[in-house]
Amino acid sequence: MAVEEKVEITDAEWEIMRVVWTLEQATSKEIIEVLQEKKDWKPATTKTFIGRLVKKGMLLAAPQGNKFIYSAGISEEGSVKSATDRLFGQICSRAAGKTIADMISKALLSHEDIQLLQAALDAKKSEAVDTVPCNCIPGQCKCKKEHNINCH
Amino acid sequence: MAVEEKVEITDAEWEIMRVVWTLEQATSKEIIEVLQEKKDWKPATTKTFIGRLVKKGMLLAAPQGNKFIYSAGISEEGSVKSATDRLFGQICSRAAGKTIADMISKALLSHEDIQLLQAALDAKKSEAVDTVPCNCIPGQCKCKKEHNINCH
DNA sequence: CTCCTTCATTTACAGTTGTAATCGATTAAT
DNA sequence: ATTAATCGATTACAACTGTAAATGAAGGAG
Repeated sequence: MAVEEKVEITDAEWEIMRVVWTLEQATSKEIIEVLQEKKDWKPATTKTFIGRLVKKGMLLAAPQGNKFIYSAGISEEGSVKSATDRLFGQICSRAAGKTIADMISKALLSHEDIQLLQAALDAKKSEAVDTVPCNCIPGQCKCKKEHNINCH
Repeated sequence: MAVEEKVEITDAEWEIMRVVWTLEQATSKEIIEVLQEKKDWKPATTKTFIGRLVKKGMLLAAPQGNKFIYSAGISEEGSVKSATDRLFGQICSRAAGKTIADMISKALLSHEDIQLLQAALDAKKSEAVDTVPCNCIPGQCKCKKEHNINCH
C-alpha cells in the first residue's frame, strides 16, 4: 500500500481539497465557483491556494489543452487520519475518551456509522485499562488533576 | 456557565498549556524544565511561548515577589472542544463516523471511557440517518464519490 | 488580424508560528 | 558592595498562511 505521506493541510487548503475529492476532477473555474459561494473567496484567492497545493503535490494538474484538470494527489482517507493524529497529539491522552464521546454526541451518524462505531467499541472492551496515564509531562506523573489521583 | 471563548491554540502552545493544566500552578522555571526534557526546547523558546500565551489571556500570571506564578486562563475542557470542532469543520461530514471509529480503535481507553462511549453511542442509535449528506460543496450535491450515490 | 477574456504565474503584504538570542532589572552569593 | 545567576521583556527572523492584485500568455470573438 502507498505510504501515506505526512502532509500538513491548512484550513484554507482543506476547502480546496474537499472540492476536488468530491468532484474527483475539476477545473480551476469549478473550484473557484464553489468556493466563491461557500467561502466568499475572490477568484485570485482560490487560485493562490490551488497553486500552493500543486507545488506541494497535494493537487495534480493534468494539462488539458491550455488549461489544467486538477485531481487529488493525496487521499482523503489519509489526510483525515493525519488530521486526527495531530489532534490526539495535541490533547492529553487522558482526555481522549471523553473527547471521542463528545464527538459521537455531536456528529450526525448513519446506521452504518453506528455499526462501525459499535464494532470498534466492542473490540476495545477487552483491552480497556483502569487508568489511562497522562502524557503531558514526561517521567514520574506530577498530575494535580483530581481525576489523576491514580496516575502514577 | 462561562462562555467558552473561541481560542486558537497552536501546537507549541498546547505543550505549555498542558503542563500548566497538569500542574495547575507553575513557575516559568518548572515549565521550562518540563519542555526542555519533553520537547528539547531552549529556555528562551519556552519563555517566548509563555509570553505570547499571557498576552492572549490563555495563561494568567500572578505576581509572586518579582516572579510570576502561571495558571491557566482557559479550560482544558473548552480547548479540547474547540480543537475537535475545528477538526470536524475541516473534514467532510460524511467522514465523521469512520473517523471516530478509527479514533476508538487507536485510543487507549479506560473502563470508564468505554462506558461513556457506549452511552453516547446508545443515545445516537435512535437518531441515526440513512445517509449523511456531504457538506463539501453547497447546494445540490455534486458528489462523484461512490459512497455518495445516495447523497442528494 | 486585433481585442477581449481566461487561465496560470508572479508579486504583495501583513499576521502567525517556531525558534531563539539579547537586554535590562533584580536577587542571591561572595 | 561587586559579581553572578534569574527571570521577564524586547528584538530577530525565516517560513507559513490568508488574502488578493497584477501580469503574461494564449485562445476565442469579431
